[in-house]
Amino acid sequence: MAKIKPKKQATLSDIAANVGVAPMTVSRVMNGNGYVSEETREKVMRAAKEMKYRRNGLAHNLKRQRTDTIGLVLGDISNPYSTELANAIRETLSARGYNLFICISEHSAKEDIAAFESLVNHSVDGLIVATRSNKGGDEYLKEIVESNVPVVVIGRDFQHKSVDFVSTDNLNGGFEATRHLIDLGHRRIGFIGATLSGGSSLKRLQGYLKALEQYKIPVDERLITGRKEAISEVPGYSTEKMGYEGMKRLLSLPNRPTAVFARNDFTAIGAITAIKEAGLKIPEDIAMVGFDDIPLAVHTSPALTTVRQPMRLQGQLAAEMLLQRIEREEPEQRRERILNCELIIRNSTV
Amino acid sequence: MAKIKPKKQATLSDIAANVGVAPMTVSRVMNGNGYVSEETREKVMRAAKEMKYRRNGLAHNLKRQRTDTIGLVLGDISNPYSTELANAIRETLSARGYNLFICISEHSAKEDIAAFESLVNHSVDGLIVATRSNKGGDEYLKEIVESNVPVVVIGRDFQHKSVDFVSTDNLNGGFEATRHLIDLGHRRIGFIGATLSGGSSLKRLQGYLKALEQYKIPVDERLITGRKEAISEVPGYSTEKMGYEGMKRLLSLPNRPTAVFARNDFTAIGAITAIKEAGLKIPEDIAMVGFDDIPLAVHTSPALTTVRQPMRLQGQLAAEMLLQRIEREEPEQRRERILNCELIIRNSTV
DNA sequence: ATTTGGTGTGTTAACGATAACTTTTGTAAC
DNA sequence: GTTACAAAAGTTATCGTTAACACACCAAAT
Repeated sequence: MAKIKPKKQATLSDIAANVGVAPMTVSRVMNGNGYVSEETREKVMRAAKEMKYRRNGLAHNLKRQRTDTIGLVLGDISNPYSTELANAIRETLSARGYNLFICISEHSAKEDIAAFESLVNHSVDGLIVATRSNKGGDEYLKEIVESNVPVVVIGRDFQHKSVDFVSTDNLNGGFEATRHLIDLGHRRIGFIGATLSGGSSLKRLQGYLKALEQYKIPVDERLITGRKEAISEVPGYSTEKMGYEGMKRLLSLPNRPTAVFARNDFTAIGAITAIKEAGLKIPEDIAMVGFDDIPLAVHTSPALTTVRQPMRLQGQLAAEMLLQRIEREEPEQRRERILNCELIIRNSTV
Repeated sequence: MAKIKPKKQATLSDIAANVGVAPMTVSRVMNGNGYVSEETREKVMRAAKEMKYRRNGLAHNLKRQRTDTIGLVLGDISNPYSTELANAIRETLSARGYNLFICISEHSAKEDIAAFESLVNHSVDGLIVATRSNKGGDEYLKEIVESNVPVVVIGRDFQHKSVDFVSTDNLNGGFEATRHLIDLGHRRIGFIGATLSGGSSLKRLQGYLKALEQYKIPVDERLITGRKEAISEVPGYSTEKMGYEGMKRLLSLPNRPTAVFARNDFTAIGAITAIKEAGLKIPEDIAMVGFDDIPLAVHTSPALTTVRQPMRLQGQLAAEMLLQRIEREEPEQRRERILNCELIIRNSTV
């Protein structure tokens, strides 16, 4: 046996030279295809083990023209929503023989682009995007799509003829949540966490507005709190803090709301803290509805009324749609799947 | 201009053929180095844009012999601990020009191996591992390390001369948490969430035992709940559920504990739910201490006394140590960094 | 004795990009 | 008019792997 190279990875040729065969023969041994005599196989195996051989995936994938890898770009991974999504996607892909690489982008265009770029640079076979929409990121994503990388988006705006779309019915969820409060007799209903981005929270706000309109309750702008900045500048955010601060503002109003719908459960939890700090009772003084039904919603006190969205199902569908795009020949039409969500009534409203 | 190819990615050669120059010239234009006339540059740029050219990262990285990408393998991403870690790592790497790919492995050897393999196959420049230790996974990890991939582990067992190690002082944290309860006069103190894996929770249990010993309090096995299965079979777990069920068991004891130390905050939150369900008061009937100081710890009712560990710092250090290994020539000794943690006293104990 | 066909192995060329080298062209200096 | 040298290209070889083909060799079948 020749000396083992000091630092570098051993290659097929290294082993071939060592054993005294052609690199192709080593390749055959490693991949277990083609004819190789038992004697040669053993010699090669031994040398490979000794030299700590490990196939170079870049070269392998370059030759194969595929990587069996999917990229997922997530925004806020602190949110159990993202977590469940990621797990469902991973499980679905894993069952079909694909790996999943996750990149985080805390909602800035720059980070979105960096994430897209690094995944595409590694030649992922497809991309699932679940960040909030923003101008720069979307432009870059469009380029990627048009250079023929299969893409599916989850719960965010992105109109493109060859990009599939999975989401929950945030509009109707927001509507149901608000209607629930109206049915309970509330007329001054606040909304916490409005943003201008074209994502799910906008839809939830629209559902809120729709419910008010349908029940002829005038909209009071002061009851709607949130962030008004331009989409592209939105930094990493803490929705819990947003809920806390939003609620503070609502509580300081001369005529404070008797009920509040928060854009998501974290926001609601922050709001609950503010309400308790003010010495008020939930739901007697202020009723509270969240969105998502994160695992902790049942543990807050009082347990949180919220809108449950099928997180796992969204991930699963997105993964399946992406694989279909990857594995099918025919270019398809854009597909949209908008899933129903469900109002879960707990003690924060009744 | 020639016709645009129907589905495939355009390559340098495609553009070269289209414009009527050599591939190398196109490469020069794309990378902005070497001499290219303004005229040619423009023609090439135009063609590239039209053909939606995108550099093949596999080929590029194969040639470069590096990817500027680091892989992170996480266990439970539902835990804010992992989240913070990931964010800190990403920020540190990003500042140094590296990308981060995250793989999830819900604590099974099979998934660990799959994650390691897919990252190494993509030739990441280094690997940060923050999963729980398990036999199969560790063996595979050893192979990877010995084939010269730089690796750093966080908060988990893995002894290897060329693998750096970052963790918090879980032993002392467990000790302090328990001592706090002892100082408050408690003598029957439960522990929820023991596991046999060589990770952080074992150390926390040891800290608990050490405190009992030091204060001459006899250990009552019945007060220690957890999972006894073999390490390699541990499935995806819900620590919250573990806390709930563990607490139920403790409550059913003839002589129930007056205080409980939970392996982490999620477990503590589950335990709190069980305590409340039993109609008992915290901390009057049962005092509760958690570990991690997740953002929600301050929002539980009562707010949770817990041991804060510097999550961001751990991530940052791990990333820096890894980059040093990658960028330095000299092979170094194994380095260990064990960070202090801090007891945060809130209302669940006093 | 020759065909057939499986077995074992080597050779070549590609995957896409690019470093290093070579060639050609233009043009300013002597 | 020749030299000199920068500018603008082209050519070759390589990163590590592998598909496709070529070529031995040997046993069984004709």
